[in-house]
Amino acid sequence: MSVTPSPIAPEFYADDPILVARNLLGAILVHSHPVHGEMRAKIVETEAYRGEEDQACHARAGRTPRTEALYGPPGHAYVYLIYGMYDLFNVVAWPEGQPAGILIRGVEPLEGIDGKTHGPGRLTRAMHINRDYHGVPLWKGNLCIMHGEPIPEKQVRSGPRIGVDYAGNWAQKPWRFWINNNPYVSVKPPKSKS
DNA sequence: GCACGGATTTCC
DNA sequence: GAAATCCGTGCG
Repeated sequence: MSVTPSPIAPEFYADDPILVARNLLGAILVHSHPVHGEMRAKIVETEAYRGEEDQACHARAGRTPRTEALYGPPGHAYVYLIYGMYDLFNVVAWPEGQPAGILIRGVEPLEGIDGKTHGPGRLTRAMHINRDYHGVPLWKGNLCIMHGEPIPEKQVRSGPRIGVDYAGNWAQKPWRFWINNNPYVSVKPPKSKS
């Protein structure tokens, strides 16, 4: 018999954002859209952004209207516009009052999805996730993250986050996680010596 | 108010 | 390699 999919409880996200990013690999993102129907995809790439001291995290500016959601209770969506064109989807992590988010950078389509889903801007477009979802809970409602098959440690890779070179030393922290050899990871790992 | 630049993607 | 294209943040 198949396992009944169950939502990931908000307590899951209250943990250290680095661990949350790691443990979100393999989870199932479900979007029940009134027009486009039910879309399901497996999370295969994430990045953690943790705390005001993290110079790559939006919360480096402290509490502002934009970053308020990062300080809110874990398990809610943090969606924002980047480069005037793309909505990026994050999950708020860490206990309330401590700002952190997990950026979803790549998902593997399972059902009902048209378009490319490797890359944070592509997956939101393909799954029709936009700023309307900013702040919504992710364990109930139209946009939901469900438990999936756990990813064994041997299949997990980590490395520096993408596109945050402005963040100095923080840019080098290995807070990006992905499933090894999965084709829906946005950036291929550097080719090991041949 | 206004200038600056960004957790990206696509096209030349 | 650079454009596309908004808006949050910082500063005046």
